[in-house]
Amino acid sequence: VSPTAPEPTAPDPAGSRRTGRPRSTEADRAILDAARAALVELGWGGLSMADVAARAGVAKTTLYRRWPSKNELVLDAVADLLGELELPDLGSLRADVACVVQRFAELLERPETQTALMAIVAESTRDPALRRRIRTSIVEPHRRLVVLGRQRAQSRGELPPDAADPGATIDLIFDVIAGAVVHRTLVTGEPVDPVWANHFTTFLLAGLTALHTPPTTP
Amino acid sequence: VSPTAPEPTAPDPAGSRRTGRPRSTEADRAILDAARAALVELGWGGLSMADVAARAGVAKTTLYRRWPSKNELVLDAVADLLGELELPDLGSLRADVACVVQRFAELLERPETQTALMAIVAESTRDPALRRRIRTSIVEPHRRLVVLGRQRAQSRGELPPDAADPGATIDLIFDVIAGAVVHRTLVTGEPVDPVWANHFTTFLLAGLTALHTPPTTP
Amino acid sequence: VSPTAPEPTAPDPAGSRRTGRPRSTEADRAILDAARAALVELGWGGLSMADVAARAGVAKTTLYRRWPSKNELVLDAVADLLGELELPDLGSLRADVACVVQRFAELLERPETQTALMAIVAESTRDPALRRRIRTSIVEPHRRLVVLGRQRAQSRGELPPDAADPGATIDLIFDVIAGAVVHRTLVTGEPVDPVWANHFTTFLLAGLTALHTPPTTP
Amino acid sequence: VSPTAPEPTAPDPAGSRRTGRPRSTEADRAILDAARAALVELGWGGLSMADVAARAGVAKTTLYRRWPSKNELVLDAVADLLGELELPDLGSLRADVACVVQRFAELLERPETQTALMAIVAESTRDPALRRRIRTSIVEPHRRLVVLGRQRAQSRGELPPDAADPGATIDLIFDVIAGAVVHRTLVTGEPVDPVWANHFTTFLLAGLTALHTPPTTP
DNA sequence: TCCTAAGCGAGACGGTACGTCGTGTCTTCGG
DNA sequence: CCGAAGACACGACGTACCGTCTCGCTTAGGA
Repeated sequence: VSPTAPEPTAPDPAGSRRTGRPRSTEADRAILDAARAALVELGWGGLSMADVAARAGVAKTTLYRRWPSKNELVLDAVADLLGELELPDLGSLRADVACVVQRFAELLERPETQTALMAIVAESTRDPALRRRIRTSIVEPHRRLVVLGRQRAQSRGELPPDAADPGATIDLIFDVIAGAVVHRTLVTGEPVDPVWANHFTTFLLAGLTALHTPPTTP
Repeated sequence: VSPTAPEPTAPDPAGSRRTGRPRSTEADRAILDAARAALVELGWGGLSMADVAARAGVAKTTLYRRWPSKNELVLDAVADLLGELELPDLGSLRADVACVVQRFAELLERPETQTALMAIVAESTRDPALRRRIRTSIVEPHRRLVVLGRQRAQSRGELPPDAADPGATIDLIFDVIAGAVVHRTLVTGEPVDPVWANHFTTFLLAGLTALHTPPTTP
Repeated sequence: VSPTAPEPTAPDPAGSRRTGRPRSTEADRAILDAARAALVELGWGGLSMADVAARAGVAKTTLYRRWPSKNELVLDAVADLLGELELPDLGSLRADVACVVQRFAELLERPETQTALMAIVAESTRDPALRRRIRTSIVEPHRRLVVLGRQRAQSRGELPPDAADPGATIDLIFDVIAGAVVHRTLVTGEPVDPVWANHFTTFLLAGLTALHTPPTTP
Repeated sequence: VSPTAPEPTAPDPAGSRRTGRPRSTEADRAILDAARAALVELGWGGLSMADVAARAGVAKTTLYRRWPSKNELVLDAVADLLGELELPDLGSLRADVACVVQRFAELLERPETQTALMAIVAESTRDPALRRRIRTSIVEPHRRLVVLGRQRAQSRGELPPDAADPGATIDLIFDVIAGAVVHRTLVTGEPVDPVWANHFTTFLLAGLTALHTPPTTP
């Protein structure tokens, strides 16, 4: 997963292998860059190992020495495109929500991110291991932003303290935010313009409040 | 798009072709069925034209006479998997919303639908024509369900009459519903269980109401 | 074999079939012409039935209604290119020989004849029936010219009467004349210029005389 | 042309290629053997690359890495079938001539030689480059045998020293010997039996002598 | 005169081979 | 021992041609 430890699972088999020529770290960088470029140009299916090797100025052997297959390589190349979101404290829940929506939309409007995300999600429908890697390296960090935002809102008094099942509502909120932005960007195919973002923020805040309000009308 | 009109774009240029041996309609059916079966078993990438032809009891040439490439064939094979949603009138907005969420989730939990949808969406990030086909044959029919549901709610008095920009809010609602379900199913990788669905319905109703309520609180 | 009776073997199965639309005779002509043109342009292997049909302005069905296969069609198309030789009586054996050499060389220097002859001979190495057709429709007529020439020479007194085994020497003479010209034209790849033709005639006359002279030195 | 240098024209551009895995020489051998076997069994047209590859225990790609097309491969496979003639010194011109006729006839009566020779000659009527390859690798070696035979006869005193244009008469003699044997074998379709061979030898010797005798009869 | 069997154009069909491309493994060299 | 170069087995791709078939239309001859 991590680009600095490309060996499939264990970065160093049993502490050994200290002799011989060490692997070039420039090569890692060049290969991942080449893979990202090829992914954007050609898509997951059109990307070929020989092409990536040629772009990186490297032999095909070198690729296979570091990653066991094309899918693993592309996944590594893609992983760090999607972990960049941060959430500044803007002082109010509404501002925080609007900000995260906008940041996420900006991320998804870059073509390499679109291709990368859709490609690995598509591939993951047939590969449970890949799905797990997506959960840990992409979904989980973003989910944490939602947790953080709610804590801030609670400490400001904008939201009541945690309900009975905090995990479940976190999941839901995350699915709504990420899902709506992804759907608009990739399926509907329309940009996340200010009007839509504003409506969406309103929508979210209402839903958020409703979720934290115990159903008073039984 | 439609399985009965496999010609790439125009099903038959108005007036048809009257000469020559007509194409076998059984073959169309058999090929599309075979393609769907192969898609579920092997995934988009593992599906091979020769295999589809063999399953359909048909020559490979017959496939290429009807579809210009593997992608086009699979797209047609897949298209009618996704247009099946209907929206019964259950008497209340909440019930209608819960129903559509559940139906959509059931659709997306079938493995062939997952593979198919993600694969074509992934491909569409690099192919504007494909994206247009997705919009017209998949997105638009689903979007109409949202329009219908809102009309029903308005005639019941559960929602106020249309706001100033009905299209924009329809788009938003649709993005939220479809996006959240897709995200939960395919990215988060968790099932749409009753708890989540219930929370989501609550969330949606609150948001919906907020969208239809002019911002009275400055 | 005959272009006017294209039915495989029997031109009319048991005298019957007098009803229905008669076959177009123009089509025969057009098809054979098209086949010859295609043969010269593309060679035996490169020639395709669909192409011949298109050149002749005719449907592929029409070809297969008249000839059972590509090879049969091409053979018919080629057959009448090679039966054109005649042998005028020039008054002396030497003149007659020189004339037949020159005529044969002219025939073989036309590209369509080259392609046609070599193609059917090549094909005949794997098809005994084709070899028989070559013998009767191509070899035999030419061989008769040799018989005729010898008779004339004998009646002029230039050669003694038939030896014990006339057929054997006729075969030999024919093989030498045709073989040498064919070899020079197609294998050596040089033209039959007057110098070569003159030497060849001298050579032939000497051999001819020797063959008709009983071996005096036992 | 040579089976040990299958690269289309230049076997290795002077200085070679020193990097990468070297080509398997066993594969060369196995492929050419397989091609020859397939040629005899199936003929030029019936031979398929996939079949040759399977017989040789090799992937189809390996064939195409070495030869650009089926024709080139078969040509190489065939070339060394035809360069096997040698001419022992039997002590007299007549014996030498009889020997070369018999040897050549034996060569041409093997089915693989027939198929191979006719096929490449047929192909060469449409391919000047192929014709040149035939000249240098097949025709020229055989022609040299005629030169050698004449030199021996001259040194024995059976023939006078070279006439004015030795090349021209060599060409002629070669065309007659090779042409007659080829014609009898492939076109006439009769075997080169002892009677024919004996007559042919007599014929050749007479012609040979006449060619070397200046025309004393004005 | 009309009926009817055959010819005809058009083109789909089942096959088979083609030649290309991509993957992941291997084998050789030089650093 | 690493890295480059590239050969290799495998298998899918999309194309071309063969020879067959199935349409609907045309065209004569025999009734």
